[in-house]
Amino acid sequence: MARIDYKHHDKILLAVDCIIFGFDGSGLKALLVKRGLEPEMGKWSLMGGFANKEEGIDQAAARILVQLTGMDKIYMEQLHCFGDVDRDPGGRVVSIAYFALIKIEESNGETLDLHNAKWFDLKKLPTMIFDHKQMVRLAKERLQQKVANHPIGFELLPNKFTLQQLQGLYEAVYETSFDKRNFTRKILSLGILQRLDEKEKESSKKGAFYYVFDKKKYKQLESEGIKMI
Amino acid sequence: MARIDYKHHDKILLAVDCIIFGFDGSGLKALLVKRGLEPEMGKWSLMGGFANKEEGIDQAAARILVQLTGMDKIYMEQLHCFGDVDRDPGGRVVSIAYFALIKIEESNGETLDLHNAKWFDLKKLPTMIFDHKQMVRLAKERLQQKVANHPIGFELLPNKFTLQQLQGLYEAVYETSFDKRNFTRKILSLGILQRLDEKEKESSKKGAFYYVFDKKKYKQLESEGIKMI
DNA sequence: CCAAAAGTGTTATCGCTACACCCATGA
DNA sequence: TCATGGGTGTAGCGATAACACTTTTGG
Repeated sequence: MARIDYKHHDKILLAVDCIIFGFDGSGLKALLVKRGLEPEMGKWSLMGGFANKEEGIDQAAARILVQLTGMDKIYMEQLHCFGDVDRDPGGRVVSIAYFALIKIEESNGETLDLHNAKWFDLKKLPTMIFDHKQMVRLAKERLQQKVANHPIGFELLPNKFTLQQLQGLYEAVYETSFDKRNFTRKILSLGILQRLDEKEKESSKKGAFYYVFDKKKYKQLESEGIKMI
Repeated sequence: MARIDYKHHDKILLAVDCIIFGFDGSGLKALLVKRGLEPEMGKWSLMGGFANKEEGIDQAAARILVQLTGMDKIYMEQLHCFGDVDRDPGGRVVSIAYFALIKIEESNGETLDLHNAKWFDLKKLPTMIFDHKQMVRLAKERLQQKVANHPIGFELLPNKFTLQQLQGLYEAVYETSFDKRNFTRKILSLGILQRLDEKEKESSKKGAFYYVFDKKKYKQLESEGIKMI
């Protein structure tokens, strides 16, 4: 490599796109927005934006997420960087995709409306711009992998939840179904759930106990590489 | 989002850095180069370069890899995008890290020398520039995950190899040791190795059979999500 | 009393782990 | 013949998967 400095190299537009997952009890959802700029204005798109020179890319992603949801402290991680030359017909833009997990029932409907955002079932996604469909597919795969070994499923549920809700979430993520007895035994045996005295009485007469995720107990076990499912 | 176009946004330098792994029978190695430009000229660094406007980022990574090794058709995948504002004191550079697996004995020593490149045992890495140490650490973690479920370990071995070489590789990747009988049984039961009639006679009098990875058989099994180890 | 969801145990199978001896050969 | 690494089988254990009935209670 020659002794050149940085000045002679190309600078490129850097975007961030967020795959925002939610769970409403029935299926896994992704939050999409109607794109507000050309090209492809008016089509469905992931929430995104450009990264500024003065901020780190993780900060850029966090900024964009706050913009759309108004929510702070959202679980988020980088997914992949998409950099094909022609991925965006509007110019040479390299996009870094992040995926985020939010508690759908805590999201603010008005803020979402402001951005023309809408939840879509992952199995019924509309046509999306650019390579966004590929991003969602990859994000779903990553979520499946991650959820098997890390307690991030709870990010998609209310703070207190029933075992059936938790099972429903895992079933939605994996698009399969589990035996109730085996699931219950396994998840409780991890020792990271705390049962409350309170019951959820909406969906049954008997009522189902609420549980909360016990982050402290989890931290103690974390080092050993806990297996969730 | 307002109806703006792309022109008003920041453009940023985009770099690619490659974590190149090799295995020489004793330990897992990474290929590092002496940096040829300021800042930090002369220090150890991952092989890297800037992405051009006219090429995709995967192509940029492939180009840089060929530059250093002279080798084509190398296994490579994107690792992570590093974009902290201050990661490079020479300017605002976002770097996309790739990791690659090469057959160390097929590498061309002269080409490596041209670039001041040297293999380092992963346990004895020198001080490296910027966030390159973090990149290597992450790459190693990813390699461990990946190797458990995908047949990419073979990329680090000669085309024909003995079972002991293969076991040595897995032991190096996981920094542990396996029981020879259990390892042999498991790896052979996958049905993706083909035994040759030829024996390796260097390291023992009896001689050990050579095996080759049977890519066709693997492809047949791939859909079901084979578990390597 | 009945409908509807909650909660709970046992058994068979499979995969993993631990463990030790004989084989083939060149020197 | 002997030293060296190559090659092989078995038994115990723990995890997983399959499977159905009883409990609670509001209407």
